[in-house]
Amino acid sequence: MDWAPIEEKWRQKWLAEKQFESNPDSRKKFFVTVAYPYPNSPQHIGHGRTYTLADVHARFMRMQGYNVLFPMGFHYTGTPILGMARRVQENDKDLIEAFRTLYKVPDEKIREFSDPVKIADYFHQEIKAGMIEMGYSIDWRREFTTIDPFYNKFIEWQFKKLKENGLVVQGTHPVGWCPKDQNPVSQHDTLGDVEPSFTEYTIIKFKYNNYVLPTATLRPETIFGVTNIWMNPNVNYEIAKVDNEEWIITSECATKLGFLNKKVTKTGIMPGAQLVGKKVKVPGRDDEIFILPATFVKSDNGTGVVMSVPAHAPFDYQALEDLKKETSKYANLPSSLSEIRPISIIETEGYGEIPARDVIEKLGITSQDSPKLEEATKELYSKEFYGGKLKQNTGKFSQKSVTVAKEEVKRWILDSGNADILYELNENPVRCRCGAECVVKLLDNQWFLNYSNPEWKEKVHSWINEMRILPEEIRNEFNHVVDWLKERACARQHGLGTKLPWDKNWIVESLSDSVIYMAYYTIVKYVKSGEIKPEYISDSFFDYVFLEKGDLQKVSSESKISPENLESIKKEFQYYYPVNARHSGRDLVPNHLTFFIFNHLAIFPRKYWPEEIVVNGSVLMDGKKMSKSMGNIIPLRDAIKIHGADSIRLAILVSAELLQDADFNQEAVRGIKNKLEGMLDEATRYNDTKETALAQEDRWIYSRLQQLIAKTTTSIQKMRLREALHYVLYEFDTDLQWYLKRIEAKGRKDHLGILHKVFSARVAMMSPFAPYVSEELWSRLGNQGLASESQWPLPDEAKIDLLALQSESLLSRTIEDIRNIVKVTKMSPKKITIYTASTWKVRAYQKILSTVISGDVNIGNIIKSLISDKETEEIKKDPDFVKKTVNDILSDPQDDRDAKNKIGLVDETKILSELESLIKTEYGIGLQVFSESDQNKYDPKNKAKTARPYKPAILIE
RNA sequence: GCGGGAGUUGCCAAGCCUGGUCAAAGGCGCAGGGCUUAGGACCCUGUCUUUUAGGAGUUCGUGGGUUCAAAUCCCACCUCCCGCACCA
Repeated sequence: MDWAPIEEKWRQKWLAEKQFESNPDSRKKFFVTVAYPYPNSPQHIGHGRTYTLADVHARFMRMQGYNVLFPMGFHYTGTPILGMARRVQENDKDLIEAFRTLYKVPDEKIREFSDPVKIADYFHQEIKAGMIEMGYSIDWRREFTTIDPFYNKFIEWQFKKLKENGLVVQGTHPVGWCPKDQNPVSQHDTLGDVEPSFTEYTIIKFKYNNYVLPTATLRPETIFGVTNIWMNPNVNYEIAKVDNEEWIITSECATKLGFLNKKVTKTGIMPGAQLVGKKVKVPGRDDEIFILPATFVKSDNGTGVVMSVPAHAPFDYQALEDLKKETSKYANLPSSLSEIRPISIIETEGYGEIPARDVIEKLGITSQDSPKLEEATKELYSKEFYGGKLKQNTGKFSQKSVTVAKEEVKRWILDSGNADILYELNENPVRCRCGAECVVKLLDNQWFLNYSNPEWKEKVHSWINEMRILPEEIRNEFNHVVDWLKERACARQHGLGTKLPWDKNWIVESLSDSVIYMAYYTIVKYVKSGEIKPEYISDSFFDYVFLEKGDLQKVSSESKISPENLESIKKEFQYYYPVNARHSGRDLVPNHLTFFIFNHLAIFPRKYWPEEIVVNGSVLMDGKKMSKSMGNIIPLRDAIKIHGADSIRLAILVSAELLQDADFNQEAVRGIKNKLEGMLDEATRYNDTKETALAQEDRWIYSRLQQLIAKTTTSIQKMRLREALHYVLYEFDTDLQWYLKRIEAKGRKDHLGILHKVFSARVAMMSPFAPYVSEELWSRLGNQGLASESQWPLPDEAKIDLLALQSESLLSRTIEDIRNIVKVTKMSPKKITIYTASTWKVRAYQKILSTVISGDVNIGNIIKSLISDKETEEIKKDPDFVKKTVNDILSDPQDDRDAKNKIGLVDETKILSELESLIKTEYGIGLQVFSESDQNKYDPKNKAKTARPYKPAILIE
């Protein structure tokens, strides 16, 4: 079936009605937003999830009578698009091929892609078209991009506010860096998508004459166990002036230091071999140690100078042992070499005096070139770090745990001026996409948002605990994010975006210019309509509109907006703010969503803080993660062409609850499509005829409908959309089937009006989920207006007929029992007789029921109280009845128990006579119903006595 | 390592907060039947084991515990997934 014409038809209708365009009016408002997309590729099915959830939310609230605003913008800010443009300039074959085949971008467009804005513009329109096709009920008059002049003004205002509040700070920060691009690199900027992670090393300065021999170490606390220095005799070291000291280091190290803001000037060469046998002074310790040769020292790692702690470092221990055995290999070795002993400074459970030796022996290592030394080092490091304690010979650090001492010793040497910090990439080499080898650079004068600020954190914590967060499980995660959040760089030197107002060399970073823009949606339409002219806008405008600060006349003349217009702009903001619900994928919890809260709290007064966050999981494709390499990314617009928008919406929503990953698979979509087609057929069968007197089954289906409406409404309110869909789409089918079975058995023809009502309510409830097909169904049913504009069905308590509900359930359960018996006995029934329980049992049942409802399930107690009552003393004859009845009651849902208690005594014999038509249809035979207490009953097998209330005895012959 | 989450009957996936509705929804798959020229469409029935009377038995990662009663509460363990920053 071709959905496109149907979708197009209703899309035009919606457009004509302008029903998604929201303006302030007297109704209550509902402002729902989603994180806007970054237009560097077309969107795929996975992107559709969050938007679809938000759209359902918007459509639901609209039907509930709210004035709903659901806007959309486009986030141009950022570096990836810039990187893509550069690769196009460089004629990158892979990327251009991806544009052509994967994204199906026309060639003439690709040629324009050397301009990053063209890339963003292209995918912007692509994504927008997809959103419209998906039926999202967005107010497109409020669309914008983050490089629009007015948006720039807005972000400038935001940053000045943050700065005024002391939340923007300046500092120095190490980053992965491409020396060629002069820009920080992150994972997606590198070849092979390697994360350019790095580790901080402590440099400890040993003195040799006037030279500094800097050793880089991860374990500064082991300074107390140093016995010698290692240098590679085969390496030519550089003598370099580093700031005001003469350092001896490898040339690689000199380069690295340059990026760490050291002034490095190379002044000479010093062969490693020449230093062997010389003595150096140990900082903080009043003695000297030898420089010894070791080939395991690599010139590209650290400084090329290594401090040796043989007691705790397996490499050092092994190298020392090796050297003692081959003294003849090197010249200038000190004669006292053989007297050098490891100095043990850490005690750790499970290791002896010299832990390094223990590990080496355990792993059977015999040479410093053994690859197992890495493993040995790792093991010992971890054991000592988590379990080790410093010994007496470490002075004031004695008895401290290694975890603590490491930091304290580092601090102590740094403070004495004998240490420094070096950053080293964990994986070497990391290459930028441009091909250059990356380094670690210390960026100074970098701007940060101070998310460490304790008062700010505290405020955010308390709001997180107050606001609505769905699903509830994720609330903890937010609180933890707030805890570990530190200063965050908020500006970078390249990319699209807004310049930092007080330092035009910097551009506001993309996760910082996207935190309060929801406020911008409320007023942006006035730029398009011409009331706001960005060039006249300054901070006073935003102060006035958002914070109600300043003088109307003054702001009006400054901004060249008439006072009346300015007032209505302000009113519009005040009408829509705060955000009532923000939807997003869970990947944004540790960044965007948390920043969103932080920044709102920093800038806006409490009444404008966001009320609710709804977080959803991602989408899998046939159970697998979507990825380019797997080739299982389906562009959303392609999918719409194949399956139709509604089927995709339903498939994504019905497969998983909020936080779970939703699996999009072909079978599920096919099933949904069939279902929808079936409904389209069905809709033409019913018409809105007059209602005749209602039979029991009619009252029953109406009761079930009220329950369905109530359940569905509650589920949507909790954003349990999967559950809601489930009720509307599937669970109610079971009821309809039963109803039709009853109608058919009775040969009725007057039920179409009833089904019309039921079906119409169902279609209305489907409308937020599957808007197109719902409109089509709505019109085929002959209903007036649009489904999406109809009122959300209200459950009518008065239409819930408890007796009808219990009666029908008794019928279906009895039929079920009969089927069971037939199945087990494999007989073909000739005659069926049913016996209902005698009066004393019914009375006993009522008593037991109310006892159980009151919470007492003790069989003994119940029997005692029943016996003591004349009405039920017959229980003595059948004590087993109590146990069985209690079980019957316990296996009823709570609601049914209450209902049965409420309706009291029922005439089962009368109810069960309704079975006759059903039995006739199913087995083609007759049915007799007797009461157990009927003297003249037909009961050849003596079955009647097993009857219980709501559990009649059955005889099949 | 730190933090978050998950393990359910062939697959996917509800249930767990608030214990009895749970042999455990639903979808998919599979089997039988109906409809049909035919069908990948639709409808009905079944789908842990067992049972010639609607019953019984054993199951919800593993092992304990609490309780009249545990998929659900508590403890320990095993396994898996995700995030950890200058990046949208």
